[in-house]
Parts: sequence; C-alpha cells; structure tokens
Amino acid sequence: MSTAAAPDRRSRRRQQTIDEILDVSVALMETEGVAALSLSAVARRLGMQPPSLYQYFPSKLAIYDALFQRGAEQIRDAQREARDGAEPADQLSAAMNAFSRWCMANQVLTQLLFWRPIPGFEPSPEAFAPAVEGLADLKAFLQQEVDSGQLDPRATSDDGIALFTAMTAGVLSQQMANEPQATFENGRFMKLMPVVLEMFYQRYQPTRGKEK
Amino acid sequence: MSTAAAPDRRSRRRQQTIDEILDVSVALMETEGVAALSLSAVARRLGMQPPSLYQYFPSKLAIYDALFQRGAEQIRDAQREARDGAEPADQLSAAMNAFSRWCMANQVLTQLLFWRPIPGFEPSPEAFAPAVEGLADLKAFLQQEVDSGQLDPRATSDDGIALFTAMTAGVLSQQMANEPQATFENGRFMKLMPVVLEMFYQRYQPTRGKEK
DNA sequence: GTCTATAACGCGATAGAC
DNA sequence: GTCTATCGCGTTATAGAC
Repeated sequence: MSTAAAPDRRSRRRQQTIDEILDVSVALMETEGVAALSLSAVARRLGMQPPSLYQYFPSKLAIYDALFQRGAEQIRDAQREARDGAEPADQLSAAMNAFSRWCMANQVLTQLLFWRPIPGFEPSPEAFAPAVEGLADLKAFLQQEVDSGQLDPRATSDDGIALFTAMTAGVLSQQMANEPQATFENGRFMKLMPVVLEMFYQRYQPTRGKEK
Repeated sequence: MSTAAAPDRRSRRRQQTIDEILDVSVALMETEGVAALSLSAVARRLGMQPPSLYQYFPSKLAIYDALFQRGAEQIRDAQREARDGAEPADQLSAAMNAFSRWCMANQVLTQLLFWRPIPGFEPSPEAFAPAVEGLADLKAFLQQEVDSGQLDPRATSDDGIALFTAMTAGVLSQQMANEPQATFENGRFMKLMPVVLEMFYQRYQPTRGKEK
C-alpha cells in the first residue's frame, strides 16, 4: 500500500536505470539485429549482473514491449510536431515525411513495430495504445483533406486507409530491406514516398472520383 | 577423390534426408516463428541426435540459406507457370497473383526472403540467384506491356520497378503483419493488390504519360 | 523495502572423439 | 551416424547490502 504514489528521489533514480536499459538494448540491437538482443550483453554494458535486470523488467519480452511503446509514442509525437509546424494544406505530407524520417533513423524500433521479428512477442494493450493514436491521427489528416475538397470521402474508408498505409509501408520496407544504410534524404526507395502520395491523391481525386 | 561424382543410391538417400530436414524446419518455424528455429527440435522430430544434423548442414545459418534458395526458386517457378498459362496481355497480372498467393501460403519463407529476421544471416550468392531471376522475369513482364503499348517505357526504369515492388511488398507486408491468418482470397489488404496494379498502369499510362 | 550479487537449472548451438 | 563436452543464454532462488 505504501508503494502506490511516491514520486521521490528513488523512483527517479529507478526510472533513469530503466531508460538506460532501454537505450543500451536499442544500441545492441542496432549492431547485432533485433532478434539478437541478449540480456547478458545489456548487463555487461551496464556493469551489472544479468539477474539484476529482473528488478526492472520481468522478462526479456517485457523489454521488447517497453521498446514497442517507446517507438509508437515517438512516431505519434513526431507526426504531431510535424502537423503543428505546417500549414493545414501541407499537414498530411508533413506528417508522412516525419514518419518516414523517424523510421529510417530508428530502423530497429521500426522493425519491432511493423514486422513481427520476435517469436512469442505480442505488444501489450498499453504498448499498443500510442500506435492506435497515431493511426487515428492519420485518419484525421485524411479527413482534413476530404473536408477541404482535396480528397474524395472514400479516402477515409477502411480501404482508403489500408491503401495509404500499405503504400507507405511498402516503400519503407523496400528501403530498409535493400538499402538499410541509406538516409531519409538519399534512399533510392525513399524518394518514391512523394510519388505514392501523389498516386493516392490521384486515385481519390474528388468530384470526378471513379472506381472500376 | 572418390566422393567427387557418384549419383548413386546413397546420394539419393542423402538428398532425401536433406529435404526432410528442410520440411521439418519450415513446419517448426510456422508454429514457433522464423527466428525460433531450433536444431534440437528438428532433430527430435526426425528421431536424430542434434549433432547428426551437422552431417547435412554445416550450421544453422546454412539451413536458413537452403530455405532461402528453396523459397526463391518456388516463387520464380510459380510466376513462370502463371505466365505460361495466361494470354500475353494478362501475364503481368497473373504473375503478380501467383506471387501473392505463394507468399500468403508460405509466410515463413516470405519473411526469410523479404525481411531480415535472422541476425547474422545473409543469403549466399547461389541462394540469391533465383531471386535475381525472378526480378528479371518481372522486368520482362513490364517490358512486354511497354512493347504492346499498355505502359510507358518509364515503367521499366529502375524507379518504375522499385515502385512496382514497393507497392506489392507493401500490400503483402501489411497483410502478413496485421492479418496473417487470412488467405490470398479473403485478406483485407490482399484485395488491394489489383488496386495498386491499376494505379501503376495509371501512372505509367502511355502516349500522355506525365511526371511532375 | 530496494538493489545487487552468487549459484544453479535447463536449454540451445556446436566441436571433437568414437 | 552417436556421445560427450563446452559455452552462452534466459531465468529462478536465495542471500546479503543500502
């Protein structure tokens, strides 16, 4: 009962250690691969013994879960910052750029978020929540374009959103699989991102929108 | 020196064991995840001791390599069969369907081929060769459409091919990540495959092809 | 209570001797 | 083909230090 609410020095120190564990985990995954994360290696880097990590995370999968949540929050926030720094008419494009840029700069977390590379790992509802919010934001961006007459209302249907995410995920996954060392700016596939956006606008062009 | 060329009964038996190992490996990866393949589990299923597997494969990564090659060959052949069973005008679409259908039916191998889920695994040149052939086939399909006036010549440029593979890979990866239990026929994302094909034809429409 | 260490269990990949 | 052995892993139990 005494452990409930106590935002004192100790819990701050504890949170700091948790963040360090996550930082080191990401760093190791970057060099060794997402699925090659080793608790022993994390502990070594932190000057700890492996069992000590269990004070902070109940299992290895719990670390993956925390990383999933971290990544989803960062993507969501990157999109929102991009939105808040752009004119309404540019917000969809700005958010898409911010998303792509973040993914290229955080490929390890991107793999964890969008592929399923870890056997047995399913994100918890809490970890998944910010991802849902990010998707809701995307829907809002599309709705805004519908309201301003730039897109047909069908763009915000389930199919429209699925098409949008499939095309962006496709460019991204080709880029990461074939040219992972590239950046957002110079990637061979990355430069197709504006192209698929243009194709999306074309397909859901208003007033004379057509479907076969 | 006596082991060089001897296509007799023994080498047939040996090849049979190799195929069994690969079959069991795929079966286990289907239930446990691509990265969770365990040589001990494979050996158990085959009634062998784990070290015996090293008579057939020098390491676990060599098994992944053989599976990569197997998958690439099967995709290439599925595309070619689809091509040979279709009218020239339908061959691109038929090959795309055959490709998608194979991927949904062989998700484990698809992950191995198109994502990089195994730390330290890079396909060998021999394993990669059939994948290169499959890509060359795709280029030939596109060229055929260009020659028959259905597509602008730019469709076979590096950008055109990258766009084509990115869109198909995107639909596929969204389907596999979000609805892996679906089939080629009923997948929510899978039904976007004809849509992206239509969008591709639209973008590389000949005679009045335009680019911003 | 909170953190850390040590010891130990079971499992995995793999090398070497038979 | 097997058996034995080594090493590293995730994890648990336990006990001592702050």
